[in-house]
Amino acid sequence: MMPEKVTIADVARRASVSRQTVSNVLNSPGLVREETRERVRQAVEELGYRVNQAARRMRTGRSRLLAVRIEQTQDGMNVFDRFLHGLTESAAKAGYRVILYTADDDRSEIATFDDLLGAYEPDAFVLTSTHYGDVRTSWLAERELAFVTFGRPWGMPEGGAHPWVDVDGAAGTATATRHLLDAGHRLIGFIGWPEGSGVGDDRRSGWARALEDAGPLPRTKLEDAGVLERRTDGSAAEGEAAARELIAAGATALVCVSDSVALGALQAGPVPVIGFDDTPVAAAIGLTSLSQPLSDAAARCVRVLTRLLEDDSPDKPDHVLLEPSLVIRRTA
Amino acid sequence: MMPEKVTIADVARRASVSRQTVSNVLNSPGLVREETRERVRQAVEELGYRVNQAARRMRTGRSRLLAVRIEQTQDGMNVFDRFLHGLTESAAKAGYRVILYTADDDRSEIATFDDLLGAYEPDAFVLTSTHYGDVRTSWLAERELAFVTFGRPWGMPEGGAHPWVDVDGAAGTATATRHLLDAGHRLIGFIGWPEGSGVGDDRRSGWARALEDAGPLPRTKLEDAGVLERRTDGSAAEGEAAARELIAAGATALVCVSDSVALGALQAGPVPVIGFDDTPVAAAIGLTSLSQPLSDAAARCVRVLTRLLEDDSPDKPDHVLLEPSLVIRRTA
DNA sequence: TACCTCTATTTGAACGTTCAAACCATTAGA
DNA sequence: TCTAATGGTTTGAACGTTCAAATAGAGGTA
Repeated sequence: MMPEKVTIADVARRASVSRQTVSNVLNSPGLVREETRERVRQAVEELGYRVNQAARRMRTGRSRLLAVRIEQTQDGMNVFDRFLHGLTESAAKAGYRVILYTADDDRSEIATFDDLLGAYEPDAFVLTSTHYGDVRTSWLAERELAFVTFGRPWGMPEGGAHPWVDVDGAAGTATATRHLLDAGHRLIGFIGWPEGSGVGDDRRSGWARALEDAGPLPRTKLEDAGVLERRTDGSAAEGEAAARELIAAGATALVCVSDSVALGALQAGPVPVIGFDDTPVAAAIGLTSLSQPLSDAAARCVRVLTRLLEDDSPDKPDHVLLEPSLVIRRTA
Repeated sequence: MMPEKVTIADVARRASVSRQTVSNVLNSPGLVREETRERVRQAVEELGYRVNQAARRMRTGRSRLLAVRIEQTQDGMNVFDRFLHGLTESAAKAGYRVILYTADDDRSEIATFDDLLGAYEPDAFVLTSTHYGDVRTSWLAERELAFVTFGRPWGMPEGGAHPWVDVDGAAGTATATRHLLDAGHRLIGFIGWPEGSGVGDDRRSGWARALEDAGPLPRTKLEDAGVLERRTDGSAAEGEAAARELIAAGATALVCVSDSVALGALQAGPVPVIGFDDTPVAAAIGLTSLSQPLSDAAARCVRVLTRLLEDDSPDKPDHVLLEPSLVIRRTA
């Protein structure tokens, strides 16, 4: 029993109206008389009609597809899959579907844009992992294609010219640092990533700000807070080494740029440690961590795009900054 | 500068041939004279032509889309995102794209099948998380729709009637158990899931088999190996409790059904522990674990589907069983 | 010469939808 | 009574592709 295809013409026949009237009921119900509308709706229901997106797309140029790159699982402790799940769910609610692609670097990603646009004409792209000198955004912007980035346009003139959604990393680490300050700690170390990564620098800045706000450090201990900071490649191994150094230097608590380095830091000794991203690892080992509101972020991405695609496009691009929340567990 | 659309007619004009000839060069090159073929190929190149999938689909009914459900991140320590990445990559190589959907249970997933088929007509579905009494497969099979499952059809008459790809969990736990036997252990415990989950029972059986093959247990210790087994809900907490009991009962090493319970088991004492799935957690904490060949599995799924869709369909459905590999780290 | 076969290419139609324009009543205004 | 405007509906065409059938040309055979 192959599922027989139901077309708009079948519905029209059933409801004794023309194709166009059915189309209107679906797309501009206001144009159709109440009574007719109801009759058509019933016919749609009875026949289980669903609009054929391929045909619609031919006529309108709209595919109702959002293209997203699926990330390489580098060290695997990433957070992207939760974002993607949220995105798929929110998109579906708005009548869109998510189509995936892979790419190794910006250049090949741009080539894939071209490919996808030719073949599937996605209505918009959702970009992740924004970074300094991101050429993807300018490529898309030049062609006036719709997109949002999950992540701020690091290094762009204030705010950036395109819509984005992001999580305020600095606010997160500031909260974490204050949490430790409240517990009586003053010499709070930070284990970060190499300078130059937008996300890393942002997370670092929250820690620095919170410490500054807490007033000068006790003179007797250390004259320079800078010594309470270490940069790592993000691995647990370097996290552990960094933690040992910081503890030796007098740190009594640690804020980390990621759960991965936090996990390493935990091996260095019984010092309070706070991670970032609230990955499964954090939950499993009881690591206090900062949780990104990922499904919320995904929903906002979809909203930004639907506004862009459907409503009269806003004069100013949407910029959404969400706050992470501290999930307190055993380690701090 | 909007990207101007290039249609098959543009290419035809450029190469001074008809639309159909261009189409033939792309789809049945054998029909076209060498010289013409080359001329058309060049025109395609120069204009950057890409076939419009919507138009093609209208005519052929083929969308070149594979639909996959994106899993809920339950405890988060799953492995699905790596599979999905591999699937996207392999699909792209074969000229397909992956389209995502979500669903909470089998019923709603079937409803989504219907939706997707009406709107996007995916050429095939890739199902994951197969289980006893899986109604999704029969729904698809009844309608003669193409699909593969990543996971065997548990509880179906030998082998199942539809194509599948899976990883041999029993072989994995057997390898793990032998690894511990080789290290001199005899009283090796198993921490599993509740009976009735296909995957869980399968993984358990490998452990049981390997122990059996090693000959009877030392009489003096325990008369019944059954005592060396515990079932849990899969959480780290229950894993830890189970491990304590097993160690108290004399176990000197533990094989676990998942990294999650293995992580718990590690807290119970300094006993060799082997997990399953080689999740990021395992890598981060140095847990020896069984690694599923996920990108290979994904590639096989794509191959099974392309055979089904493009070649003369095989008389017997493809069944592929892959071996996991033991990744040896600190814990065993 | 007439007829057939084979290869290479072209032509017309169709897939299912929506846009744009046309049509038809009905009501309102002069 | 005629014209104009309004609301509701229908009709024809078009999106870009491929299928099926048609055509043209070259070669072979009787």
